[in-house]
Amino acid sequence: MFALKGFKGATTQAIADLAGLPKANVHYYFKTKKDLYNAVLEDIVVVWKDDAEAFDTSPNPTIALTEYIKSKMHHSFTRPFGSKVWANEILHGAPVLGDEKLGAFLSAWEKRKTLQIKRWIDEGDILPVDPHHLLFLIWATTQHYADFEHQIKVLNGNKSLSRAQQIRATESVIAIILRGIGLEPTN
Amino acid sequence: MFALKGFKGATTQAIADLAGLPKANVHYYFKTKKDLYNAVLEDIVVVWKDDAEAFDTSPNPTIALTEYIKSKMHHSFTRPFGSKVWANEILHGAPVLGDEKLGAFLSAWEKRKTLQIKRWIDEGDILPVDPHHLLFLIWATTQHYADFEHQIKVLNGNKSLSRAQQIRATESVIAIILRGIGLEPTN
DNA sequence: GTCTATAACGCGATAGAC
DNA sequence: GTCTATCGCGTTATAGAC
Repeated sequence: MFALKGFKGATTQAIADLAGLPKANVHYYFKTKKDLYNAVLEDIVVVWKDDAEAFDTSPNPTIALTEYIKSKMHHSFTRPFGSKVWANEILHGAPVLGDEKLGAFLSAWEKRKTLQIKRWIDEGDILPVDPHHLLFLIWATTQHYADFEHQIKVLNGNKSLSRAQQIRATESVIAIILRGIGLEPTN
Repeated sequence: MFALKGFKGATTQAIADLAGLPKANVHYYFKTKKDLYNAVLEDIVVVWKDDAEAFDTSPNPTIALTEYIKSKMHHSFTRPFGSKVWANEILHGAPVLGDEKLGAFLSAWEKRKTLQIKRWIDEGDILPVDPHHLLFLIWATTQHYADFEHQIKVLNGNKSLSRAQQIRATESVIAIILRGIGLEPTN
């Protein structure tokens, strides 16, 4: 409901209906609407941390980035709601999450990734690009398939992307980004 | 206010305060809150149509894409609110704009661009990428700097990107995307 | 734990004087 | 055109029986 309607737009009544409960029971489990929303945000952050795995475990940048983009795209198609709630929260300046929590989550996590990218650059594995902007481009593009799902659907003749189209999208994104930093996509 | 708070979250009182008017006057100029919101959306669409200019007027894909990305990035930095309102509207399934208006706006406009990209591919100017996904990647990345402005700011030590950083961002994005489709960025 | 009923309040929109 | 005052409704949250 938060993904569909935003924080204010998602009424506790609608949330309760969706859960098949009387409205009062929602307030029994979560004292306030904000508490519930915070719980949803926490949930998303947990899922996203896993996607970063590939970055630290893969032997070379081609595999690392291919796998990272693949899993981000996969989550965009299978769990678009989380991405949407996150996008909505950031769009409005993280009013509920707050800057400290947002900063704590992002900084540590981003630093590890930019360092890995710098290592690849120093070793001559990829072209010298600004690591931050490479990451932003990957996040933006992969999450676009979740956040702008509706726009993509409309452009696709009002049909959600088929499984085959999802694969093609993933391959297209991987190909452009890898070539963009001087790597050749595998197969 | 719509960019900051969403449709429901932006109260007419807050809008009126921002405009320095009593609330009733807002209703004098715009009968309903929805009417005002629609006017805002119309405004954004007009701005965006101009950015597409480069696509039809440039002599080759390198210039066309460089100029297109440049103007999209420029608008993301100078007018982030429009992009945010649009993102918010799409995120929630275009409830106010409606699917017909959204489709009408997007389809005609996207078709022209994909045809141009196909022409470049057919003439061997760029690598054979799926035109739709190339466009999505460009939109997603350039608009990310507007829509996720807050996240970028937090990652930048709570400072908005300086003019120099904006230029570096634009150059980085252009370099990755052009190389991604087999073009060499100029200078 | 689950539910009905309702309190308390903020919202969009309007009435009507100026 | 501009403003104050207010209506009517939908909202979050709670009280209290079961």
